[in-house]
Amino acid sequence: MNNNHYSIGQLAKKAGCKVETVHYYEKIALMPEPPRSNGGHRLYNMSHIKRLNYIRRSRELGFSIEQIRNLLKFIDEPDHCCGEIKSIALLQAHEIMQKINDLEKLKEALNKMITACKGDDMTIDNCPIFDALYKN
Amino acid sequence: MNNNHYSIGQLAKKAGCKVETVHYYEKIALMPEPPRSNGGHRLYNMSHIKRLNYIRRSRELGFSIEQIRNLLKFIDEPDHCCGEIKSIALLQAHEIMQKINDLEKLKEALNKMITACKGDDMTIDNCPIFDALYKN
DNA sequence: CATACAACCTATAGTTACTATAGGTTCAAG
DNA sequence: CTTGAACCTATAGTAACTATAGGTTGTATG
Repeated sequence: MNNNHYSIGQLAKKAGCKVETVHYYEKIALMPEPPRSNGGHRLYNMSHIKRLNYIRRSRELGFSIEQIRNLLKFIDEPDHCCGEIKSIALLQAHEIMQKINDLEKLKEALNKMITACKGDDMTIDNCPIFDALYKN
Repeated sequence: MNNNHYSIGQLAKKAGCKVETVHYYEKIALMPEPPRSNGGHRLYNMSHIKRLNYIRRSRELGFSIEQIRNLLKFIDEPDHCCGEIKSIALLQAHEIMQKINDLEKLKEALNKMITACKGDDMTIDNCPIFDALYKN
């Protein structure tokens, strides 16, 4: 934590992720290669911390790495308008709703089977769940 | 389709999956190694079709491969009672509800940001979405 | 019966987003 | 100066397939 630079461990802790994750983000070029100490240790500064937090927050909202590559343009390039970022967020909201709908259907299908099954039979010969999965 | 045996392609088609998926299921021992033709092609019968359908239906309900390994015991071993399969299904229903809850939270967080953002600014300096992800 | 070509065979690598391991080096405290 | 935590690189593993390459078999047609 010496005068405005941070080790990879400190960076990771501040962003709430693991050191290995930072290595990984560097390898896939989400994070830049930072300067190094004489011994070869990575030296980060405040802008790296902000960038990693941005990435992690976006991941927590379910954005994929490729979506985040696009989201990083808003940091790395000037001349982006607000509408662009909104449309990425809208797309993501859509995908999440889709997933929720799919899961709701699964839940209903499962619950239908579960309520049909008393679960007190000594064999599976009359089990409605097994029947639904296996029969025919 | 000659007298009660099926090629891997026919099997896959009947179960609605790809040939490669069947190969994969054989490699991880969800599907057995079937008899072969003189030339080495796999020869399946009706019981293989039922088994693969069971696997695929379970996958469609979101069961993991490891869960399916347990579900296959109900085919492969006698002496299982109905309650066992019900408890596996209940566990799965629980996991799905968990996922739905998590996604609902993401959806709300995203929607909050999206509604706060008018999306008509020429820069991202005042974009509420960008702010939420990047600032601080 | 010969040939063409679709369908099959094996083995291996790629996908997503990390996580874990091994084996070695550097940094900071005492 | 020594110790041990934290760092370094490179590689393999996770889940559940999918895709590719390069070769062989099965079958329909001439």
